[in-house]
Order: sequence, then structure tokens, then C-alpha cells
Amino acid sequence: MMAMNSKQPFPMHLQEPKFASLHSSAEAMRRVCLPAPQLQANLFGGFDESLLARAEALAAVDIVSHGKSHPFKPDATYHTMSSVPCTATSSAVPISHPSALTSHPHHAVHQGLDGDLLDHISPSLTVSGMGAPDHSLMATQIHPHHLGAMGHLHQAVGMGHPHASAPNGMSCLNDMESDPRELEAFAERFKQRRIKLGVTQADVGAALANLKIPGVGSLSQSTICRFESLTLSHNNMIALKPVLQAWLEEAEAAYREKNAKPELFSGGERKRKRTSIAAPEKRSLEAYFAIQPRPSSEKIAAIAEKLDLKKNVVRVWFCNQRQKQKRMKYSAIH
DNA sequence: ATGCATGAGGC
DNA sequence: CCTCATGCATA
Repeated sequence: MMAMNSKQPFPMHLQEPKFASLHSSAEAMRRVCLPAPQLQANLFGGFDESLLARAEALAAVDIVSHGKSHPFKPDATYHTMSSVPCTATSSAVPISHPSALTSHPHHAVHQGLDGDLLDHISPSLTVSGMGAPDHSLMATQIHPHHLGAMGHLHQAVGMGHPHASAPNGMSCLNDMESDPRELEAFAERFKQRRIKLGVTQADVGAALANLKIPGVGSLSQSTICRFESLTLSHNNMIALKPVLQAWLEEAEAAYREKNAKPELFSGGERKRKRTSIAAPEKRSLEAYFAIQPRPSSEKIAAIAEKLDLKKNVVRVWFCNQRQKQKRMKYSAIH
């Protein structure tokens, strides 16, 4: 028999199709709005050394000066030994030959990193950067990012009609237009009522599948939590809102009728490993990120080697960092 | 609540 | 390889 297929009826991925007209956020801007804060200072010679030195200095200084509460744990034995876990679907990370890429760990690494760094940032900041700190969320141009993989969820939420609007003067509910405040308010309401119903985030996630909404399966506790705390991307929030709203209405209706909701999952086999990056390494990564948020494969490899981390771990870290940064930027301006 | 990871869809 | 939506595992 098979008992490993416990969930995931249909892995639906909702991505924003093209709301270019109003938001823009995709890759276009990400390429231009991520200049390091101190690029202007080192646009020439000594640049290379300065960058890495700076990054590492930052990492080091960060330990003592900032004094930002870091509730990290003191042990650091995880990632080191996670060389070869046993991940079933291992993404194959054959980076066991540093010598292949860098003959000399010191010079090769530095030059490679710096050289490319310069290469990448120079065009980004060109000559304006310093004058105007306009690296926020603004569409300077159209982005070639067209996602057309959704239809269900976004159909009800997204799909901006180029002109379809109520002629009666009412601005209706513009999916993508819905103000962040609306979402915020809903998220808050949702949480309160959910709690009032005595339902956990995990329960909600699992219960969603029972709504039998086309294209909507279950969600995890994580996602529900993130929705409530507004830590999802704006698009994601907008896409999930109607679904959660539907659940809420049904749940409250059932509650009134005293109907029970026996939907629970059946724990299955768990295995996944979560490598934990120690504080020092994390600091270094942050420092590098500040300088170059999108390091090339080579740079990632170099960084990975320096920090004694697996390349894939570093790559994923940068990806996650970018995602996080994007969210923060968005919430920052709204 | 959040860190690291997976995977689909896309250049 | 990236972004984005999500999830497992964990602090």
C-alpha cells in the first residue's frame, strides 16, 4: 500500500500574471533597486579589497557593536556534518572540488568575487545612485516577467480587466487594487474569528481542502500564520484572501449549526533536514548580501567555501534573503 | 513564528 | 539559475 501520499491534492502555484499596470515589482525593478549603500565610495581601485574587507568587517563588527538581540544558539555542529544527509530527492550538489574552480583559495576567491562584484554593480548605479535614493518600489519600465500559470485562484482575485469597472461610480473590489489596509484588516479579523472558533492555524490549512474550491487544496500552518501576520507577498495575500474568507464564512456557519468539523490529517513520514546556519556564518552572509544581493554561481561557490557551507545552502539562503527583503520593502512603503 | 528547502514556471 | 508560493522542521 502507499501511505506516503498524505497530502498535496494538487500543488497549485499561484503567481501573479501581469499587474504591470499598477504594481510592477518583478525582476525589472529588482535589478535596479538593489544598489549597495556604499558603492559610490569605491568605484575604482582598491575597490575589490574594500568590498570583501568591508563585508567581513561588517560581519565581525556586527557581533559587538550592534548589540541587536540575537537569540541564536551557541552550538554549530549541524551544517558542518550535513555534507551528505541522505535527502531522497537531493538536488545534487557536487561541489566537493573547490580546487576545480579555484586553484588558490585566497586569490582566486577574492579576485573572482570582487572582479565580478565590480562588474555587476557598476552598471547598476552608473552615475545617479548617490543623488537620489530612489531604490524603492517604482516601475521604471516594463518587466518581461509574464506568469500565466494560474487561473483558478487568481481568476477570482487577480485578472485585471483593462477597463472593466463599475460605471456607477463605485470602485468595487479591485483585486489587485485592494488596499493593503484592506488586507491588513482582513488578516486581523480573520485571526480573531479563527481563534474565537477555536481553530488552529493548522486546522484551517487542512480544512481548506474540504471547501472543494477548484484549484484550492490545503495549506500549511506556516502559510496561515504568515497570512495572519502579513508576512506573505502582497500577491500571495491577495490570492489567499478569498479562499480564507470563504473558509471563515463556512466555518462560522457550521459553528452556528453546531456542526462538527472532523478534518484532521494523518501524520505521515517526516524526514526533511533543516540545516542551521550558525550566527557567524549568517553575519557574513548578510554582509555579502548587503554588497551583492545576487551573486553569481561562482561567487556563491566562493562564499560557500569561505564559510564552509554547501553551495546550495548558500544559494538558497540568498534566494530566501531576497524574498524576505522584497517583503520588507513592500511593507515598508505601505 | 520563522529559518531553510522544494518545485513549478520562466527566461 | 531565478522568482514565488509553500511547506517541513524547529526555536
